[in-house]
Amino acid sequence: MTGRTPAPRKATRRDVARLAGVSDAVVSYTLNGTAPVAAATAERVLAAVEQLGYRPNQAARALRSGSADTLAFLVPSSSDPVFTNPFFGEYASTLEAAARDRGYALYTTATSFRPDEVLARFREFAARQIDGVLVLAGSTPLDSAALDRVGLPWIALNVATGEHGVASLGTDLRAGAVAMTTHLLEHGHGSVGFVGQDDPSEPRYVGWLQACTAAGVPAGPFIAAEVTRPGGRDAGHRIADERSADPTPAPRAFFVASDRTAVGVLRAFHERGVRVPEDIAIASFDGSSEAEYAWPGLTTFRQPIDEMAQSAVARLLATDRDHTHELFPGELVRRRSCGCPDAG
Amino acid sequence: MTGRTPAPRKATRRDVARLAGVSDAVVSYTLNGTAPVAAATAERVLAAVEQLGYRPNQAARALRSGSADTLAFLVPSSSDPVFTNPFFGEYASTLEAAARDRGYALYTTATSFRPDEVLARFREFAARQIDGVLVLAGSTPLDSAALDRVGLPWIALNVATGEHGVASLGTDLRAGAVAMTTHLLEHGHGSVGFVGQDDPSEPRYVGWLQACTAAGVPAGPFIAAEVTRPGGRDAGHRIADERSADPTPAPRAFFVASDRTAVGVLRAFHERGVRVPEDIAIASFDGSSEAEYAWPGLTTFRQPIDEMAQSAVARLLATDRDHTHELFPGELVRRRSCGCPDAG
DNA sequence: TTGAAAGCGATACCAT
DNA sequence: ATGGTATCGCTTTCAA
Repeated sequence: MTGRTPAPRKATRRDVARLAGVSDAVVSYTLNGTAPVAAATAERVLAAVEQLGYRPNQAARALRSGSADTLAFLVPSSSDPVFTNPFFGEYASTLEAAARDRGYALYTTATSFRPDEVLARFREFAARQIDGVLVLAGSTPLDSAALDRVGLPWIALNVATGEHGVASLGTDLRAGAVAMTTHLLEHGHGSVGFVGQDDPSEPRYVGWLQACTAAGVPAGPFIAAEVTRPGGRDAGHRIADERSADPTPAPRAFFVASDRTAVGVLRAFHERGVRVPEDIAIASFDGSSEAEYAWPGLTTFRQPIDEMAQSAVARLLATDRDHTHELFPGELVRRRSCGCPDAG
Repeated sequence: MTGRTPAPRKATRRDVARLAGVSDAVVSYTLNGTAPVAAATAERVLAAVEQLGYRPNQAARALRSGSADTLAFLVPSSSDPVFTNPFFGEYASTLEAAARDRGYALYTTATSFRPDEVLARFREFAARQIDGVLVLAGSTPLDSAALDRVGLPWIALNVATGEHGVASLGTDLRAGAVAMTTHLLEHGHGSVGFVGQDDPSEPRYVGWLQACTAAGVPAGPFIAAEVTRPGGRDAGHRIADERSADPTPAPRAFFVASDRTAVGVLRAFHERGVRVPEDIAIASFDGSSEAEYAWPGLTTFRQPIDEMAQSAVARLLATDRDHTHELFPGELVRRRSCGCPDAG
């Protein structure tokens, strides 16, 4: 009879106090440990709480204390065409655990990342006595000054390049790109191309270039692509078509900016009969489960989501908050797509 | 300077009232439309609100009214080994929009689906004046009686078979299984196997059997598998190994219980050199994006997530709540894995 | 160690 | 149309 029977009138602190034969304050003291309570009294209070099934009203508590003991996790709505984060679930689950350990609830809520909407959500959070916001950054930059003005502590996750005065963290994309490009070069390729965003200042682009230069090889073709599955597929088609126009195509290698993009590239290659890694070797970025179950398995750069999530909560809740950018190292995961023979 | 400068003391209704030269009540009337207000007065109030950047304190509002104007969306934590829902994001985003349209915020929060933990979360929601709970059901059954006792309206999403007296909804899995199995049979296969949970009462199992019986063909092999990517991979290996033990293997077809499972099956087939659909044809279930970018593209049964999410919010918030199970039809999506020649 | 009572900010009833 | 005020449930001085 879901919800059909109205719940019995909820017990309040007052009911507990009466039943235990003490004043309202003592109930508070007992439950929150804010003042010493005689053992016998405490016992009676606890018994009354138990008997009445009393749960403190969080709205009242929040009103009084100014804190809802709640953190908000703001993520890009999946209808945001530009960006959806494959780690979403993994982040949420670690953040939730970390928050809970510190006595906070975590509420996840999605939004388009239009600056005015993000700001509106921050205001809403403030009105709800939320204690801090974890922002899963998308591709859209945040108006940090405006957000700061709301007065809520916040920290940005998944950030590539720090901004002065804003607390943020993210994987060292540049170092990752160097690692992946270098790995492909070590397979003996004379050059390595890059499939990714058309932005020469993007860290993965930079890292790719650095690795090529360091190895003394020409930076193979750069293929501009939206960092999504369809974007990757489109890029893959372009690569495959150019290849088939070449009468004597040589083996090639590409570093692809994300697993999702690489899944699209792979799809395009399958459609065109390009073999991976024999004709074209691939390495990608993220270390999501899509990379594991793709065919062939994608060699990728695993982002340390758990560590980042832990740190995000810790930093958000720290009394002496720092407003710096924290960079995390990642880890190369070998699979078949790059040409590693034994790998999955 | 993120969060470094403490926000200016937040304006309260009282400040607004003073600035506008009216009483507290009039501010309330103006903002909520709960009583008629002279146009000129309203204008002054609104101006004061604007000037002070006033936002009603939601904790106070919730305390007073008993409602936080908030819905909770409870999802299985991704660490829950048994179940993670591929539609999670899509559900969340439609639910959020639907809730917002009706003036409610939606907070998503993950939990293991151990009965005591779900109950604890419900209690927490009640304590926070949450107005209703949307539960994304996992494989674990819910203790509906215990949840009802909390006194919060709730509805279960993603439910296969309704339970008496509980509000729920889900895709018609049986009908979907019939559609997919029949589709495979129409490709001329003499029999169709099933990869899925070892539970003869499960609707997809039932539908598969029904379709086979209706077509007068023997129900091909049943391969028990956990409905996950690794489970599918394992099942795929068993199928492939048995096939290679057969000196004259015939083409076969399998209906697979979910896209994720099918991705695992596909992976195993790739590893063993089994061609899809030439050697073995596949159709799966869900219609998630994994099915679209798999290779070959998976023919699948699309669940109408948007419609279900819309209905869930509407039913949860309806004044005359019904406690029935609502079944939604889905839709066959043709791709290459079943043998459809032209399809993606 | 315990109790009385003042608020936290908003709503709505009752007057005017 | 507008104002005064009790009230929601809890925390926290301050006194006893």
